[in-house]
Amino acid sequence: MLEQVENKGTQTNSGSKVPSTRRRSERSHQAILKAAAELLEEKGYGSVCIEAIATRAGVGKQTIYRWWSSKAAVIMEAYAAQAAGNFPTPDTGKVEEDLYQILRQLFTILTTTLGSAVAGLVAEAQTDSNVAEAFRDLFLADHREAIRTVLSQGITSGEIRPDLNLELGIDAIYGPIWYRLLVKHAPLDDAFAEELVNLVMEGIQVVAERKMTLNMT
Amino acid sequence: MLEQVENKGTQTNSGSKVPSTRRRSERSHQAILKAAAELLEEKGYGSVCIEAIATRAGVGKQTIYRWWSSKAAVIMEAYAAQAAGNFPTPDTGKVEEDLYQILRQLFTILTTTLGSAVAGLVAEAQTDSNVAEAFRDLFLADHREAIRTVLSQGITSGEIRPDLNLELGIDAIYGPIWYRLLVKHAPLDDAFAEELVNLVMEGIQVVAERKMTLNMT
Amino acid sequence: MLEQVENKGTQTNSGSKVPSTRRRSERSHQAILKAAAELLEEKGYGSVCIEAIATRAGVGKQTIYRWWSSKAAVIMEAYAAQAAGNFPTPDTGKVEEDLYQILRQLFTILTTTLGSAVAGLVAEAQTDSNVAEAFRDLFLADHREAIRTVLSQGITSGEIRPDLNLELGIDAIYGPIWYRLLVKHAPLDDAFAEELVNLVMEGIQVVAERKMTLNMT
Amino acid sequence: MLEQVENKGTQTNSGSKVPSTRRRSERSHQAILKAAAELLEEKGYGSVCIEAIATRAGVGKQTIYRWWSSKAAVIMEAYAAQAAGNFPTPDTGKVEEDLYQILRQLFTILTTTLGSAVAGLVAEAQTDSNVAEAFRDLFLADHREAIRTVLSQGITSGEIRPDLNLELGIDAIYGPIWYRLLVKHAPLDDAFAEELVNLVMEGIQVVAERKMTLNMT
DNA sequence: CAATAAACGAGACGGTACGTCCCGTCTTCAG
DNA sequence: CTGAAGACGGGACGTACCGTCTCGTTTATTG
Repeated sequence: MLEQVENKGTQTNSGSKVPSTRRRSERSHQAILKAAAELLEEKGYGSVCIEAIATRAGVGKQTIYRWWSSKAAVIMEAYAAQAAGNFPTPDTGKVEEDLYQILRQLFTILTTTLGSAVAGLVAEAQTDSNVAEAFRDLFLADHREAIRTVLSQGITSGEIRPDLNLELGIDAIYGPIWYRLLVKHAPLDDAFAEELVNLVMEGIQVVAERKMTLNMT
Repeated sequence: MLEQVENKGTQTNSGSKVPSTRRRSERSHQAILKAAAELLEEKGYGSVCIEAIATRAGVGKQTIYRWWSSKAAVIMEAYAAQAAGNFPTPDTGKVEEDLYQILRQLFTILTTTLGSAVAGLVAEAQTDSNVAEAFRDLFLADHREAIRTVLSQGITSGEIRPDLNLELGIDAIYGPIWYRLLVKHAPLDDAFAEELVNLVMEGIQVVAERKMTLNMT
Repeated sequence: MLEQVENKGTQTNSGSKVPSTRRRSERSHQAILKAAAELLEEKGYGSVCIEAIATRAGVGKQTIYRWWSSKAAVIMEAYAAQAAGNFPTPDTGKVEEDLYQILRQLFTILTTTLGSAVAGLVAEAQTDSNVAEAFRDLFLADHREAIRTVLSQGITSGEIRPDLNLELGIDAIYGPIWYRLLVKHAPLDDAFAEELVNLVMEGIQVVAERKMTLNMT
Repeated sequence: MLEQVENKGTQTNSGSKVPSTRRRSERSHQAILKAAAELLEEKGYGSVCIEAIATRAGVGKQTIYRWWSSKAAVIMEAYAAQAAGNFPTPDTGKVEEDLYQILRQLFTILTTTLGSAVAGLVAEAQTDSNVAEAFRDLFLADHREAIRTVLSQGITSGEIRPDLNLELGIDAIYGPIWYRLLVKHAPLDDAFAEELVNLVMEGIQVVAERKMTLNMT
């Protein structure tokens, strides 16, 4: 379903009057994804070009243009192939721990080549709104959903304020991560994961209520 | 000072063997910045190219390459010309209010053409580490410093936890903003500014002490 | 007979071990010729391509490649369909008149779309010797034969020099016509037909005998 | 002057308000012509492509497109470089001999690689009217002029009928030559040159006047 | 009269070349 | 002797067609 956003459509074709006679070459499909992934690794996102992917894959350029709308789309799919289903939502019973695990999981992939790929995709998304949309659907949606689940459970269990704007909460977690990924002013490491979760949980202010409680006694 | 980072240097020329008769044409300098700003407005960051800037400015390409290292550098300077000194650090006496004002100020500029320019610069920074560095120095440093000041004052005044990792605090504020700017999944509006400040101040968890207090009554 | 030259053969299939069930679709055959003729008319020879013919005819490309060796072959057959049997050899009893009629007949077809088609075929013949040969056999042979007949009769009747190299005589008539068709420096009109026949009949030199005769009187 | 037709103009630029600052690289110019001539020799007109010329010449494609409008234009200039000033008009005092010499001269170049180049150009001229015009101006004009001169002198000297349509006379000579060059049904050899000149001079009919003279006696 | 094998429409495939856009560098000439 | 003008070598773009190659789907004998 998300594929339709990045691809020109895998033509599921259900119920079509003209079943036509399509027959995508799975061989070429895979060769292209493989070539894209390799070049990404070797040259970095900015230096990958469609001509190189085609040459490396032993494929005509048109075969790429037929199935993907841009370099970004190819790379998104290549990435998806590697990252598919790798974001299980943890459920330790404690929100803080769940969030921490999600972040560690995420940092693991963002600190490999995929990090630079993802950064490149965000860059391209600034220019091409199709890429932007596909990126949101394909990369962000799952991650956001994971946190949404954790926070919802937290509300149910009484750990999290019931009036929390969930989307804002998600932004509060992911925002700093993407910020660091893209601006590179500080690393994505375990200490960051831990401190960030802690900050988002507890806030930065001195807790007034505690003082009040003491005063009331 | 920051200019040295983005430009190839304004050639202060101290100690040069041939001081000779060089002199930068201020006319061309301004024409280039103006052309860049106009094109940015008209076509968006991705569609601006150096050839177009040169043509529009009535300038040879070499004149641009002589003084700037890349399109990003030109646009950063054009932006700087518009945005210079526009980020006063408020001091209302209340951290929450100060942060809120900073964000509103920031959103005002990020929701104009400059927002897309800045997004474009971040995009380019993924490819060109000189741009990345210049961007951090020229755009982020001032903003971060503003919040750093506010939070420090808050610690002094007892509003903010004294053990707060300041840089993390800054990331917690700016991260979600850049995230929304670049990913565009949600707007940068006043409600967001307010809620974000509130969340960062108070955290997302239910305050246990308060519950205890109530239960005890 | 000539078809064998341009087509890959209509596969009369005599003596085949596996006669089996083949059958050329006359429907497709005609649709292709029709589409080719239409496109020729609309776009001109150079802009006709096999993909367009196939699409217009509602036919798979392979169906074209199965029966013809090239675009030129298709167009030659399409032309042949229109022009077949249209070159009767006149016999007025006077060589000059016969030649004139042949040329007028020829100009009639060469000044329509067919003229540009034929020019296109000659162009293609420069690249593809199969086309060249087919063209000679299919288009030129009949025309040349017509003139050959007329000139032979002329020799018999005493109008034409008996020592004339017939092939050269044919070239002398057709050469200027093809020259104008291909180079377009002057039109193929009636005046040209008349003058050309006259020139070829009488030559360009002053007839010495006549002068002598006059002088003698 | 003819150059303006094939080239995009060497920008003689006389009287222009903006004298600009152009400066064509003579090095590249020559390298391109040389590469084109070599490839023509090696592969034949139809197989020469602009990419190959550019590569062979060590030149960007744009440099070719900047100065020539098509492959044909490049090859015409390459040919012109070889053939320039090689068509002196003979003046033996006898029209027949002059024509014969012109033809032998022409056959000498048409039976080398240049013959196929010229055939290729005529082919391309069918598709591209700019090529057609340039070809007429650059290749045909000089040849036609040579014959025009010879025939005019012949009229003056009393060898040629004074009422001869000169352009038709020229077509009568060159037509059969181009016809053979393009259709290749017969060779361009000395015998052909001789017989053709003879035919055009004397015509193909039995000379009636002579008979009349005899009858009058 | 069912099977069977061809020809069919459709169109994906690996390729080649196209003509364009910009890059960053280099060269010329006018002021 | 700077700076506009813009040509240069180069790399990639996205498109158009080439001729070949499967795919199912007719369809007309022939066994």
